[in-house]
Amino acid sequence: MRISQLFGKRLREIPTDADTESHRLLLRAGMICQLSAGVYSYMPLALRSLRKIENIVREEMNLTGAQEVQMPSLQPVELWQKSGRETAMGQALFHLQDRKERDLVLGPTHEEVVTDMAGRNVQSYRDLPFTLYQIQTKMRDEPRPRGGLIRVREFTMKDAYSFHASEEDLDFTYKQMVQAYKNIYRRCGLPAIMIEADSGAIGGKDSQEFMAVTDIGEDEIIICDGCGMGANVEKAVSIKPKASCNPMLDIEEVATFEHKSIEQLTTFLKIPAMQTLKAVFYYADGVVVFIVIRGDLDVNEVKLKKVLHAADLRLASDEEVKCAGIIAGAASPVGLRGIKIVADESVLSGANFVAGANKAGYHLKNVNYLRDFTADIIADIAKAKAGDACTICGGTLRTMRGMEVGHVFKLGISISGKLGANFVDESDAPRPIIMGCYGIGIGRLMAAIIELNHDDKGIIWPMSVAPFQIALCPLYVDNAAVVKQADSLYKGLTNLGYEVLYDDRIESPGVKFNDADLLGMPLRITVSPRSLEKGSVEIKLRNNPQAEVVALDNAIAKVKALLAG
RNA sequence: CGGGGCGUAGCGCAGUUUGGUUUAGCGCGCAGCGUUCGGGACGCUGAGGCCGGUGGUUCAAAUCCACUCGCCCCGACCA
Repeated sequence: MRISQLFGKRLREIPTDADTESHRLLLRAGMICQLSAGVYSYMPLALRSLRKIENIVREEMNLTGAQEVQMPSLQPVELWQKSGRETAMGQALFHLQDRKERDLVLGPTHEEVVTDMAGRNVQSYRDLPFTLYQIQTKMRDEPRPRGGLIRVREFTMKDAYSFHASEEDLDFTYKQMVQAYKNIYRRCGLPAIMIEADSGAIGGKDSQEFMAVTDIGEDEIIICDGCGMGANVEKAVSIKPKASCNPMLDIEEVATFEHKSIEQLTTFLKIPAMQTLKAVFYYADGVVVFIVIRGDLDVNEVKLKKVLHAADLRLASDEEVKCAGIIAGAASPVGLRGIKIVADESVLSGANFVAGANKAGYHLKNVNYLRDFTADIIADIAKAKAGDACTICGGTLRTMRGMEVGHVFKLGISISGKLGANFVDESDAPRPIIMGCYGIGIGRLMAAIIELNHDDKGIIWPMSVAPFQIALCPLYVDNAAVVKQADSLYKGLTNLGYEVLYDDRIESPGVKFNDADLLGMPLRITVSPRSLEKGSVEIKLRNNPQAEVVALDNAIAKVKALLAG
């Protein structure tokens, strides 16, 4: 490809609207063009890279025995009503009507469609197992698109679905998929770690996410360096520091005046936060729920949602709290009636806590679980945080941020059961098909690759996913010898099957070098009068500042060697 | 949905507070000519804008007011 023919302008100035490095570089390299919030066109360079990523994904999927299909974006809303996910997806679903005023949605994912299709084509356990996948466009009306390709409303996703007669069989495929995912990230040059994850609204058992570790990631990851455990903070469990466990003392009311927050209270009473009980109020599916948790800990809403089996959960408003008869700032589970109380396990790990007195301006000292209050539910609903101990090895946990570049999980029968996708087993009994599902966002994966492979000059493409392998830079194209040699290299390398981006423009060396660095092809060949005088050209790797002078006769052999290694 | 910011030439911005001195500027990019050129060269000439939209106030609006549309960031949200 000659640069003079390449569609798309490179930008010298940094777009101010872009805050993440991958977004800035994608724009500056002329790879993407924004149409509206979270909606982008992929220009030639981007598409070349995306196709390479897709092909790696496709190869790895095919190796597991998965079969490629293509499913529609246009989906009848009834399917989503049947699975119960029309409400679960909420506003993220794009709705539309056809000319007969039939309600349709644009597919945000394909569990429903694939399950419907599987159900129509499976009768017996003898038809199982199989895995289907597609590389297809998803549409989600995200509340807030951001970061260029990192969170968008229309995107390409590889989604795979496996169908089984038994849990054991699902386990087998699940492991295969995990391995395929690891292969994919390795081949794409993206270091990604696998962590424990929450399976989200769909439910299901095992769930793992693949994360690219980067500060701009949207997720918080809890990591144990001791045993290698990693988990999304939504899911992570940990051992919290222990509060003192002295023998129980008699309960005692104490005036605390305007000291309401845990911070004010601990300063006023000169006690550590872990000696207090904090009350937090949530609004779960229309009712106010009273949460009790040790003062030094925070509520993990994902865990809480799961414990409550709530479809909708948010912090209660001041108004709702008041209506529920709670005295905010002095609220306490002690003596409370007529409201659901959920306590975190931490209320058991200590004694003689300070809690509210349900009386403005007062708190109670020496409050103890069981003796002084009980809860309707007691469970782990606390957020794990850096410094906590690992539940597996006891090591100290730390946190980092990550970008989700893949998600695998065991769906089980949550969709097939609702859609009536059944098979008959050996004993002729009908049972819902057991499913697994596995997704990778292709565009986001490319953004993650750029995010983790760049310098201040531009992108540094891993060889496997670079739009072109070689940047060919002739300097002084008014020099006939230079042009002749460059043309010959271009032809020679192209004939050998290499992808060459040929900078045939009449531009100064600085411009060409800077563009080559910005676009980030792994290998650069410079042809100039200076090196031709010595019968040689310069070959330089993008990730190595040192260029190598190579005799013309050896140039192609050298390129071969570098690209093979 | 809550909070913040922004919409002026293809891109990056100034001008808006205090309406008139602007025929709306600047830098980059773009077109033509010439000189250059091993890390984003220079000179000359030139093209390009209903100042996001609508309505109002005024003798006069990029500038003031109202409404509206869009974009970005934080949060909520997010298989």
